[in-house]
Amino acid sequence: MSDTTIKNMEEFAVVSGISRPTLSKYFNDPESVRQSTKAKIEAALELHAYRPNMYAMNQNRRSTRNIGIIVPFLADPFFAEIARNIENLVINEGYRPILLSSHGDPRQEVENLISLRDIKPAGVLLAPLGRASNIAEVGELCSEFPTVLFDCNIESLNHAFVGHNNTQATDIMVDYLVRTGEPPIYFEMKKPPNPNANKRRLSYVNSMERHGLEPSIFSVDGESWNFEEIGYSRGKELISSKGITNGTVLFTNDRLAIGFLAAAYEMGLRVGRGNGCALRVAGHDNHPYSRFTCPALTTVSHDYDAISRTSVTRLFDLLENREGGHSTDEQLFPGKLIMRDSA
Amino acid sequence: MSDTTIKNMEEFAVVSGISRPTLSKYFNDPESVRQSTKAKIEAALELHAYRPNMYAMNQNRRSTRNIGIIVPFLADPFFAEIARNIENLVINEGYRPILLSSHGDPRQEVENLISLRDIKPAGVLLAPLGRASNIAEVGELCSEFPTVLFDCNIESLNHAFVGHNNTQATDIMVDYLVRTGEPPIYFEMKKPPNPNANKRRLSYVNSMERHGLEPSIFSVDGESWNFEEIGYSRGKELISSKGITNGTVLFTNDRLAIGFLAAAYEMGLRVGRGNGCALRVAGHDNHPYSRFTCPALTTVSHDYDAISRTSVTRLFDLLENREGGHSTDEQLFPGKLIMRDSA
DNA sequence: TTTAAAAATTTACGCGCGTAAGAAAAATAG
DNA sequence: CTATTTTTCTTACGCGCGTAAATTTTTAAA
Repeated sequence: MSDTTIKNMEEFAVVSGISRPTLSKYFNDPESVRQSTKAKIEAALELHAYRPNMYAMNQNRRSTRNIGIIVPFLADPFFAEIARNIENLVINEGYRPILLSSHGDPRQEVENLISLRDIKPAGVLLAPLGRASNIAEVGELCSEFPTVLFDCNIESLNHAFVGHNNTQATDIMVDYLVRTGEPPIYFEMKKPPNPNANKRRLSYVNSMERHGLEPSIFSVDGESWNFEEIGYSRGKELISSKGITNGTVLFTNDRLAIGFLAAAYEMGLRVGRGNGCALRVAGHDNHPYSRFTCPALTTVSHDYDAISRTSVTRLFDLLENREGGHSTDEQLFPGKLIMRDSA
Repeated sequence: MSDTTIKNMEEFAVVSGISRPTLSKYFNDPESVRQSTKAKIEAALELHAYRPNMYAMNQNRRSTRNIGIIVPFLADPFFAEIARNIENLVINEGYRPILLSSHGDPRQEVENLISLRDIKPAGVLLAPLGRASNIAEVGELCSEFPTVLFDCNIESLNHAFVGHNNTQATDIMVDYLVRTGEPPIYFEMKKPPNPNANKRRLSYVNSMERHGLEPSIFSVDGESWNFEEIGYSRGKELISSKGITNGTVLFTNDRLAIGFLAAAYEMGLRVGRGNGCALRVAGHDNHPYSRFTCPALTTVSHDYDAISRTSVTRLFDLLENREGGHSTDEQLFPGKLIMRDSA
């Protein structure tokens, strides 16, 4: 590392002996220049530590190398994990991920949608809030930038989507529960923030009817993203007032189930499928914490890896204009039953 | 919204009837122009939806309005919550937060430190990984940009820091545990990623000795950030091979305790302070999920609000004030005992 | 109303880099 | 070795906005 400070590409051109336009080409794509000049440039970089000014670069470029990533709720480890996967994949493609969280707030989501335009993203990966999303704003974003929706579709937009097969996943869970014990009643939020919940409820009903069983749904109040708290407090009510102390309860998602398990434990209700357990509990999502509940939570896992990988792949297909006609396809990956001790 | 598309500030100057330099001033600080012109500009904005090009803006500015935020592990809800708080505070100051996670990986942290320079942040809020951090790189960042460290200090840098008083917090927990039952043994990782753990161990030892009691420490292997997994698997060993089936266990942090509680439950060990409970368990951090463990986890809470608020305040003091002399102070906030059912 | 202060306008330059076009140089093919 | 292709160099302009200086207009003070 030399003592001279390189202020701009012009100066770096002098010390490296390479003309500025060629340097510009190199920084745009190191493979686009001859091997020998690439070597010369990189040798000079070792000595003089220079990085092109990002703002000047992106000002006049056809396309930046920024990828916007918006998730509905980053404090949910579920989304944190997905975001991490996607970030890594984006970096490996040589792009810069810009991660934004809507923190469960529709106004924040609109804010994110707007402020994303400032960075002129080459592409966007968007997991919408769902029911509370501003569909018009999301639609505008989709038409303005190459965008792939994931996790939660907005079907009226008929846009490229990659996600979890909620119907199939709920189905295998109901099948499993019916096959191995008491048929499940269904625990959900009356107004779930996420429309995936609707698919899951519908699938529960269909699946039960296919088994010739009567669906039974317990819909609780609560609109926030504090699912554990809702599962806990409404769960206590379910246990005490409704007297649910045996049978099987299937939850819309793991976080509700986690809250419920805390309630059940506190009320001395033994959950599980072993001897002396009256109540079985199952979730959905294979939440990172579902392994560590008491008892460990039986659930259905998303194919996290396929979903994040495919989302990124499809976005880069869009970017490179090889969208093979299936750009508005909805692409679903099947869930996988995760059997643990709770059901 | 008109049909004419405004491409740049020049065009917006024409349609708004305000000169471009004045517009520039307005977008830099809306309050810096006369009320009447502010009103005119905002009326024009209603009609013509224009936003200045971010890259052109930041290219020539003395300082951008970007604030870099780096956390060690965003998939940990603990950091996700703090990041959310800080993001909101930064936005309220009219700045743009850029959130980066090191994903528990020191190389990623260095990557973040480097790529942060690209955005020329006005200031940085950094929660280092800890033991694995590249001190030299962090130090360079600190000297290059106004920076406030939080959560985890790197003392050799002697830099502005805001965090949790681990010593005091551990102390009140040990006091409480000693006062109300069996004195605690201490469960920790042999090589904790975070140096706060060292402070906590030291405080445990001192506190025990002050009570005239023999400290007893159980140090387990494991270097990753999968604390729950470590608490679970090493916890099983602790219970079976060491025969810890009664007494009190104090954990370095809640996530280890969460894993341990799962192990205890699985092995039929009843945890709590009620009748028929042999083993008490306590954590540290007041992790968002500690309310929902079985039983609910007794722990020590950080003063989340004060820490995030003070971190941001001190950063903006640095930015505007030219530091009030106390720029290298270490500022600690006391922990608060959270009594729940586990101890 | 006169006068001083504050704010907006005009003019003009520069930031660091993208990018285009033609000339020159280097690598490859024949 | 010459002819052709590929790559680099030189030159030049523009992006959208920050910012400075001098001038004019507006507002507030006397």
